Amino acid sequence: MKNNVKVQRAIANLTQAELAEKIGVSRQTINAIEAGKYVPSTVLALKMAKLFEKSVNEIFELEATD
Amino acid sequence: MKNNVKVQRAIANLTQAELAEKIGVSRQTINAIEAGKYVPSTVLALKMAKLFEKSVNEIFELEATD
DNA sequence: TAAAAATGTAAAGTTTACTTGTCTTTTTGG
DNA sequence: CCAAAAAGACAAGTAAACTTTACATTTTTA
Repeated sequence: MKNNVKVQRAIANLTQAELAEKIGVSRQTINAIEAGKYVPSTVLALKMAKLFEKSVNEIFELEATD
Repeated sequence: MKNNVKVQRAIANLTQAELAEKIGVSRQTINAIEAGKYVPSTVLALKMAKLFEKSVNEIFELEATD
C-alpha cells in the first residue's frame, strides 16, 4: 500500500510532530507511515483523512502486492 | 470506530468465510471486525471497499471515542 | 554560518491485529 | 422437523503496529 501523507501534510503546512500530536500518535509513527514502513490502522487513516479534508481513498491506495 | 461490513456483505450476498477468502484473512477476523472487536488495518479496509465498490469512508466511520 | 528545527533511524518494550483450532448457537432449506 | 450451513465465541500463539528513548543527519532560519 502506498500513501501521500507527506504531500497532504505539506499542503496543510504541518510538521511530522504537529500532525502526530493532532491525531494522537508519536512523531516516529508518522515518519514510519510516510516512509512506508508500516500500514496504519483504519482509525488512523480516518483521522488523517478528516484532518486533511480528503477521503481515505484519496490518501491511501492499494498496490499490486497487497 | 464503527463499520457496516455486515450490511455490505449482505448486499454482496457473501458469507463471512467467502468474504474472508476473497480478501485474504481468516473467517474469525471478519467475524471480529463485524463485531467491533478490533480495528482492521488500512489495507484490509481498502480491500473491502474495493470489493464492495464503496469508499472506505462509506464503510468505516470514526466515533467520538476515537 | 551557527543555532534551531525538522527529519531519519534504530532498539527494546507494549499493545493489538490476526491465525488456527475447536466448540456452541443460530439460521436456512428441503 | 431436521440436517447442514453459517455465525458466534473463546483461547493460545504469532505478527505487526505503535511507544519511548536516544542520537545522528539534514534542512531551515536568524
